[in-house]
Amino acid sequence: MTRAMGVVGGKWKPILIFTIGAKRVRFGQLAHTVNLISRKVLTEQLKELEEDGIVIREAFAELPPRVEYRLSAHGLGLLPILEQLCQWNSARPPAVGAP
Amino acid sequence: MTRAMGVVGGKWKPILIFTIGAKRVRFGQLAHTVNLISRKVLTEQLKELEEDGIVIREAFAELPPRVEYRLSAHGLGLLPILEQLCQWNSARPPAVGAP
DNA sequence: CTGTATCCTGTTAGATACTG
DNA sequence: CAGTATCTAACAGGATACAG
Repeated sequence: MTRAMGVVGGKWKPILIFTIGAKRVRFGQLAHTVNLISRKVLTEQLKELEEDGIVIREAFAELPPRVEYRLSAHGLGLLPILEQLCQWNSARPPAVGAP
Repeated sequence: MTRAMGVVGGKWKPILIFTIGAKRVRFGQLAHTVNLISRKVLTEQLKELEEDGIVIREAFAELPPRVEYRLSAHGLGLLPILEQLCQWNSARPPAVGAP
């Protein structure tokens, strides 16, 4: 459990997983879509997701360079769970101290 | 999404939610079952979970004092999702750099 | 028994500039 | 275009002692 949270628990990881979804997405697209993340952090999180077998990184030896990210089969299995988490959250009652 | 992760994303929150489950659990039971958490952090996390409407805190004016925690209806809705996350994690492939 | 109050540390992420 | 390097700030969490 703790480990599962570590895998998806970074500040940006769930957002990145959603953004990649079932598509192939380039580094620049991610940086643009998730426009508040710094490139340094984006690189770090993607590297961790790759090490955890969630995303697959594919680099093309072109000019200009192109790198595509996509979810692995294991990573795709996460999508419906995160969607449920989203739905659960949107149905949540207002916070106690909310204005 | 970011908000949902904030709600369940603490280091101990998912574990606490699981530990409470469908029961009423006393503070000391939680501290004992999750025996690596400090009381300070336990108090903090429970307070946040309470503010987010996940757990309900009930204090009894007895000696010695007794405080029971249980999941709200909203909190109970989280259990199956966390269970799925657990199952997903236990089916995960070995890490790339694993020994 | 159930917390608070301090103090301290490691981790995480953001800003900025530079590279192949 | 897709990163790295470096520095800094903020925060979460732990150790310990004390309180109602």
